[in-house]
Amino acid sequence: MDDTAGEIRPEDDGQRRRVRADAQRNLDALLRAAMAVFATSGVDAPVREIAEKAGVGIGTVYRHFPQRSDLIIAVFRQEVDACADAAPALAAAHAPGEALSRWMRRYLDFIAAKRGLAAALHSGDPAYEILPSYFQKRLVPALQSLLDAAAAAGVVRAGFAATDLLRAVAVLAAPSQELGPEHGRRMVDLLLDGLRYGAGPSPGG
Amino acid sequence: MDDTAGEIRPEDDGQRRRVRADAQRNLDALLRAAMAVFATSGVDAPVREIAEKAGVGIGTVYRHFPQRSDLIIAVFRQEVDACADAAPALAAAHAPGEALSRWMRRYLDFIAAKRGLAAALHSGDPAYEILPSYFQKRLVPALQSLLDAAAAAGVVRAGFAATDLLRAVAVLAAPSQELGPEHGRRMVDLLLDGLRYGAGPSPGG
DNA sequence: ACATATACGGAACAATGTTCCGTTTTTCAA
DNA sequence: TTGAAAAACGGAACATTGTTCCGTATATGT
Repeated sequence: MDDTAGEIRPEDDGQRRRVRADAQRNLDALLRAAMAVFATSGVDAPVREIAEKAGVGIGTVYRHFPQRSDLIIAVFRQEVDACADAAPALAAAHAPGEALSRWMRRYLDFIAAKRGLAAALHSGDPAYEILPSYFQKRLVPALQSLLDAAAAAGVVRAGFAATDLLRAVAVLAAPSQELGPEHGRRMVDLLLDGLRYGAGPSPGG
Repeated sequence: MDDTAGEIRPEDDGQRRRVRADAQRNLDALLRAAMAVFATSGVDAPVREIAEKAGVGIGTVYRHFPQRSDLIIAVFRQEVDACADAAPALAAAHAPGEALSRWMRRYLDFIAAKRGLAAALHSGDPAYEILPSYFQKRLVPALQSLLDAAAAAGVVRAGFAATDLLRAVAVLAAPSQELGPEHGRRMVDLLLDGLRYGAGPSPGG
């Protein structure tokens, strides 16, 4: 059993073994299950519940995500990516002004859904410290491109920082939990109107 | 409700036995210990740690606070009370405008310190649902009295709702965690300047 | 001083995050 | 195709922490 090296081992820096198919399958199942469970039971849902829903053992969960927070982070990043990727898609399908407001609505939904996660984010757990920077890294460019396009088209004024807009919406979404879902939408629309105000030659024509 | 006639038992509505001295002592010790532990380790600190710091057994903690959240709530209410009670004290010691801005600073400190608690508040646990109303019930009148006095003195404009101001500061305090403690202070000062703007005959003289 | 209500302390229980390791499955080369 | 090793799996076992229970200790009032 001592495998006395006949020839060195086939690892070196050449490509190692492929990722096992079952491992990949379980990883996908876990992410899907976690997303569903977090959405219904919140981010405090037991790991066992996610494992069961994914049809895998607990050990498998911890093989892929050494800590519970790693699973949360993975889901979060995935949803941030989805939101960011929506920007170019909307830009391709709509006029600049329409694309901008649709994306803002999309972003608002994301923020509202991530309510429970926000609590974890601010829990002080250092595991989550990387999330805000990822959030910014992905979403700021996404929004900025929409803003620039809208400004170039003359439907909003230029010079407004995407960062500030993202933060403002995130903050505004918080009270909308208690004040009804309409509140957040109205506030976002108001912000957009504010941007439109100083835009082209005149608001009315 | 008639609860049987006569005076069978010595309870009725006459005062029952005095609260035992040790019970009161332990209650006080627990509140003090909890406040200290929450401040250093956050609201997720283990109950055992608080019990130890207070010098009592775990059973005693649960006698006074049947659930962990009850202890958190008790500490929260106590600190809300302290903040609310600061209003009349400041009003007595300072001119209306000065009292107002000092209290706002005091309130900002309270909000900033209660960061971890805010996460628990929005965790969805129904145990905490009563806190926002208590918060409003105590702090809105406290701030309103300061606002009214300042408006009467002509140093701020009238008609601004205390509720909105409280909410705005609470929301503004959140980003100040990352942007440094100065940020929150500046934002509050800005809000107050906003109030002063439409106040008397003119800002400058 | 004594009887009793009250409160205390901590062992025991339950839920949940995490680790460990024997077993199973996949991959790769002969 | 076959066999061995690498990789992954599953879940029992462990650690931590909220909560319950109950025998013991103590304050209160007569």
